Amino acid sequence: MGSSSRYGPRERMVFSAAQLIRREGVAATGLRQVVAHAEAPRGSLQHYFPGGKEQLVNEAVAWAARYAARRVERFVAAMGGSPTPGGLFAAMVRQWTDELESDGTLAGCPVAAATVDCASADSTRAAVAAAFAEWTRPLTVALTDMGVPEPRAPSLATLMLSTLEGAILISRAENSPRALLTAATELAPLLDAATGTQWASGPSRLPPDSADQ
Amino acid sequence: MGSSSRYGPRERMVFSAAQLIRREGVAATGLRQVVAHAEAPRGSLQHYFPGGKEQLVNEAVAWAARYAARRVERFVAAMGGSPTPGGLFAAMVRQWTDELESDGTLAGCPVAAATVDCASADSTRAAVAAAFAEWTRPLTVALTDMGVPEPRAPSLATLMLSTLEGAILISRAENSPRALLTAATELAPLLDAATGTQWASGPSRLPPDSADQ
DNA sequence: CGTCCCCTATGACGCGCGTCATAATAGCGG
DNA sequence: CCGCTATTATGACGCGCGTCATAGGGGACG
Repeated sequence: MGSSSRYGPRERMVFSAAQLIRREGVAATGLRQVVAHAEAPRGSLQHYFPGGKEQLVNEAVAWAARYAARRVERFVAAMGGSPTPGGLFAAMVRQWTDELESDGTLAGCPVAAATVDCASADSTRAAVAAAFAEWTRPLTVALTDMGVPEPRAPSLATLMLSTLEGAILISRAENSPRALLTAATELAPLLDAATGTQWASGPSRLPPDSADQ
Repeated sequence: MGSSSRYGPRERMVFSAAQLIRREGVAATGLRQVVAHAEAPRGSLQHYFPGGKEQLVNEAVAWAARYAARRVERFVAAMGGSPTPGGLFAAMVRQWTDELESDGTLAGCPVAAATVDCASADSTRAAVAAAFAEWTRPLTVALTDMGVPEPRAPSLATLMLSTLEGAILISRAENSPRALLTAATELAPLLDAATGTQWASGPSRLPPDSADQ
């Protein structure tokens, strides 16, 4: 489509790899399949990714990390006036529940897929670790800006990521937003309670009616 | 281990499948490899698992779920005197940090691996969903027994599982217990705060007007 | 002793994979 | 127009996979 004009074959292949990996896993994603999905010439694989599949996977993971990090920054920017940690987490969760609702199914996170399928490949494991670090960075910054004390912010960022990844997994298995919604509902108070003394307790403006079960 | 005398080939294959799957993923685990690891006769595969690899994977997932559920019950029983939700979660986390410390590496959860690799196979997705349900059940019971109000217990159980699964993933990627320890540290207070006292207005839903795109 | 039936053995089949070798083509500065 | 490099085309190779077909053993029981 239009993407083939804006982006070169190389980028399209990385993008397609990430998409296919998150749907089917790394091992189940063939290189020929990536080429087809990207509408890229097969010869370009060898040319742009002399490191073979491993290189392509690593770059797909890195791409996903950049995407996720930017997404976090955009969430924060879009929250405007009075951003809260719980609100940020809810926005992150909503990205996934929205996908489930519109697509009828939930594809996973490519970083998680690479972790599960390639944990024994050192280079990919390193790429995945770097991805989580890159994803955590803007989260930590955002939490700090929202008033979370310095030593606590990185921990909460990691907690947010852990809970999100796990909830994605469970929601995917159940083909239901339940786990994601529950995660957001239950974690938000804790996150908001960690901000400075100002608006410590009391999600005042949030609508009622819990989402679980 | 003298497992080959205590258990029959069938059980050994299911057990081995779970072990290999959690290390390498479903797709990367070959049936011949399972047979070798289980020291089982190859012909038994066809005989005991006429449904092929899919059946074996599903049974491995079910086996893992039973194991995890029993483990939770044992944790609760072993906590004796004054069990707390945070303590239970810490015990669950410790199971994984211990493995990382003793083995030097962290294999994943077979249920998570099956989710990532087989989400498009309906029967396996169902098996995985059932696994999470079976895992959640004793957790919910334990939380209720510890004084978590009825409506909240299932939600917290799901939150615990989500956070645990995600933290396993990140710890595996980083080859470090950091994420697991952080999850335990940060989540325990929230879990313990839920005993006895009911939240005044109940947990709140996702905020309106969020920040996506 | 024969005869089931459960279990096991073994080899082949077809497929798709990742990778490589080898060219053909295109675009562009000289 | 000439080369040179970047890019693409194409086909083959070997491998391991999941699956199947077919047959061999080996107790239990009549």
